[in-house]
Amino acid sequence: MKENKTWNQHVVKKENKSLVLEKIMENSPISRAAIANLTGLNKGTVSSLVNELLDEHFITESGPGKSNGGRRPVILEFNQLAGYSIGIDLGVNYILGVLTDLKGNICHEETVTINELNFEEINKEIINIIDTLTKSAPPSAYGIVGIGVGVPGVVNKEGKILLAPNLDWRNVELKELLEKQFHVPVLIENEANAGAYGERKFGVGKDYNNIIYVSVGIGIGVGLILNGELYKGNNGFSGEFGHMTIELDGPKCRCGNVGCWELYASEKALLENAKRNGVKLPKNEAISLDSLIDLAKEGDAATGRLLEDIGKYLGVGLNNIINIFNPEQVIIGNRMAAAEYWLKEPLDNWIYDQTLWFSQKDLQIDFSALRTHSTALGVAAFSVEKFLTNGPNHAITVMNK
Amino acid sequence: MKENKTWNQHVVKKENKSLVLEKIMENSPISRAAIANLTGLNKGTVSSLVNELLDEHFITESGPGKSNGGRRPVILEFNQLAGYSIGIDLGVNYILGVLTDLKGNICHEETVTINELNFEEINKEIINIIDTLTKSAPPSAYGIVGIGVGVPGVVNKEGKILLAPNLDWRNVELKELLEKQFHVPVLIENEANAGAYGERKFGVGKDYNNIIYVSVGIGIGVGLILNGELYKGNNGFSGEFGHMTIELDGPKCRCGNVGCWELYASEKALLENAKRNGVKLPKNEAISLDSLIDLAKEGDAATGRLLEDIGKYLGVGLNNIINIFNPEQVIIGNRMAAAEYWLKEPLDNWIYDQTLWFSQKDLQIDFSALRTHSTALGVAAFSVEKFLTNGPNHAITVMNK
DNA sequence: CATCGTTTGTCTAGTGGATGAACAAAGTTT
DNA sequence: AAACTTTGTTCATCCACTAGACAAACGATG
Repeated sequence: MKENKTWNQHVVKKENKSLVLEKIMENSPISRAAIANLTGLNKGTVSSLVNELLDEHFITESGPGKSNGGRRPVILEFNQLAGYSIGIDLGVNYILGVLTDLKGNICHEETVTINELNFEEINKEIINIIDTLTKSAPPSAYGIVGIGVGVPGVVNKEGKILLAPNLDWRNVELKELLEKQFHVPVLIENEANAGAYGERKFGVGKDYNNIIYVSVGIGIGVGLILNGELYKGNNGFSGEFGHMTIELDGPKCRCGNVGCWELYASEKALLENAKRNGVKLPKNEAISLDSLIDLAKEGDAATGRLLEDIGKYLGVGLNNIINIFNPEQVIIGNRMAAAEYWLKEPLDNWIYDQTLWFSQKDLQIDFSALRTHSTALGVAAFSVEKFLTNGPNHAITVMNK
Repeated sequence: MKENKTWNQHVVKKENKSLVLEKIMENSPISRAAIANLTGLNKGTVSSLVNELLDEHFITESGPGKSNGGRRPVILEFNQLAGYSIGIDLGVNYILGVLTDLKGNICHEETVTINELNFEEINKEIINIIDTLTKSAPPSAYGIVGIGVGVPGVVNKEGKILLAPNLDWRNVELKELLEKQFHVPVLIENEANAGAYGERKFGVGKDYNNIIYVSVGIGIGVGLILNGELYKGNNGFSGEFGHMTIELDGPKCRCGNVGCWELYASEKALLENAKRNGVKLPKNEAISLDSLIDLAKEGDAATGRLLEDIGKYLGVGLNNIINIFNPEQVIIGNRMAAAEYWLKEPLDNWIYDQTLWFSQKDLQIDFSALRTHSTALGVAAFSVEKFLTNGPNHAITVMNK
């Protein structure tokens, strides 16, 4: 069965209403007249759509604005408090949960560090966090509009977690579990995809349409924004860049391949290199990303060089990606972004030396602005968008299909 | 300035008309009633749209069909002879030109081998070919609806050839030149992109929506079909996969990078390996792809092994691409596809051994069906599609913008 | 302060396209 | 021959957008 979008006036209205709401979100405070100008829609059309949006509590009137030589406009604002969204970032050794309003502002935040990778335990913790966040949400028109979860692994289009190697999970139906528990739409997404979306919406990626977001943690994941949209592969599990070969004669990887990027440029690689080099930490501290960064900060040159090596190898893989995608922007995110100071120069240098000239034109390389929050904010925003496009009057959407 | 698509009934009609035409193209012979069923549009709506399409000569009625228990349906067919399209494949040592009808059937074909890479000469040849093809087109309602040219290089979104290394061209405005000469819409596209489109439309890629087309000639180019659409990077020059690093300590490439894929798996690589190994051809024939394949066919094991090596290295690069994109299908095309017999096994083996299991699921690896014609057919089809969507009544499209 | 021009937002009549139902034409089945 | 089906057209109706009239609210000007 092919999807035939048959076009009729219902679709037109829904689409125009979305357009109006979008303009209000992007440009508020704004008047009806300004929206008409901006969209090209007729004043009357805008007026009627705006009134419907008011009835549905998606926007509010906030009194008269400044006159531009005539009658004073009525200012419209997006009602970001019409509902709340929950975003969960499921890391390998932590869970971060945020409650955001419809505009992505964080209202509450919960973090738990986890030791047991046991699914039962983690599931309990997740439910706990969601419970706490739900209770912390102020009363609103629509309540919790959705829950999003970012996981470090492969998720199919139906939201099933096929494989999360670092958690040792396979075929987990987290979505159904949470939906049964909380009775709101739940959405599961790969951690890197969510991070890419988060940075594009709220972080350094705001002004770009073709973004490569590289999530460098224990492993390496990549989220792709192509033509302004998140690209997922055939079955929803693209972005396994971590296992791209960058050295033909390299060591064997756990994945079966050889010379994988992840073996050279991830947090795991850094830790192993540090151990091999016999890095000594003060007070017998355990070797970790944070402790190594601290050591480098204190002036330990050898550790600095370890970090710089990571930067160079990041550049090697990035060079491939840039030549492939010719993106506008590359964002380095997740935990390793904290080492920006040591990574940036060797990374930039490698790319400057190796990348094709025409791919370097208009290429921006940035480090994450949201740091550890990109993923949680990203999945929360996913839920919001899903809610706003499908709408509370979901019946209509179904009817018109 | 952002593009605001404001939706009104004009758009609805245009979109529905396109939908109806599309269904006729895909499913002809077909009746009005069947279209209504297929699209979900009302019988009356279909009837009126079909009548307009008849007036515009895009379709024809071909008499009554077989009854299914009631009045006999009137059979509609796409009028593939309403106009003709010209596709030019500009290779490094040849020019291939085809004249196709609106359905992509080849009506005429012209090939010229070129020795001089001088732009003036090539330009003259191209104009000659187009002239010949134009004259060979039968009379029709719309005549030549467009000219497409596929070039082995980087083309920006405005159709300017920024760089064609193997032709030694830079910043060539071929599009304007041809448009002034022939007064029809001209469109310039990268050879690999066009090939990908050609294979998806007419070749082995018909049934897939996420395709990686690898054009292996003197260099390596790649065309990406993602979610059913051709993906081009930020400035329209993605797909420079040929310069993806697959060996960190590899030799230096002309592009400035090291260990580029192209140095291991292209036609050029094959020829150089053959020279280095001192391959001796009968009758002092010059070393070329064709002559090497002939030699291998005659049972020369050493030459066969050279070809198999190419297959393996193709696998190395493909492995990266597959892990990145998780495509449904990979197509090996262009001249090297002629060596399918020797390439297939080592290529398949490498991928079977190295690629992540979940990326191998539902992955199809094929060799081009159109062989040397993918690019020419692809660009010709581009022109047709542009013509059919913008329509002959281009004024309307402009009006509604 | 009165008048004029301007801006904002609402209202109404009109337009265009999709829809559903009625209907005629042309079949098949019983 | 009668009953039922399928096909394609016609027509009244619905619905969303548009244009333009209009009133309300405001600044500028004399």
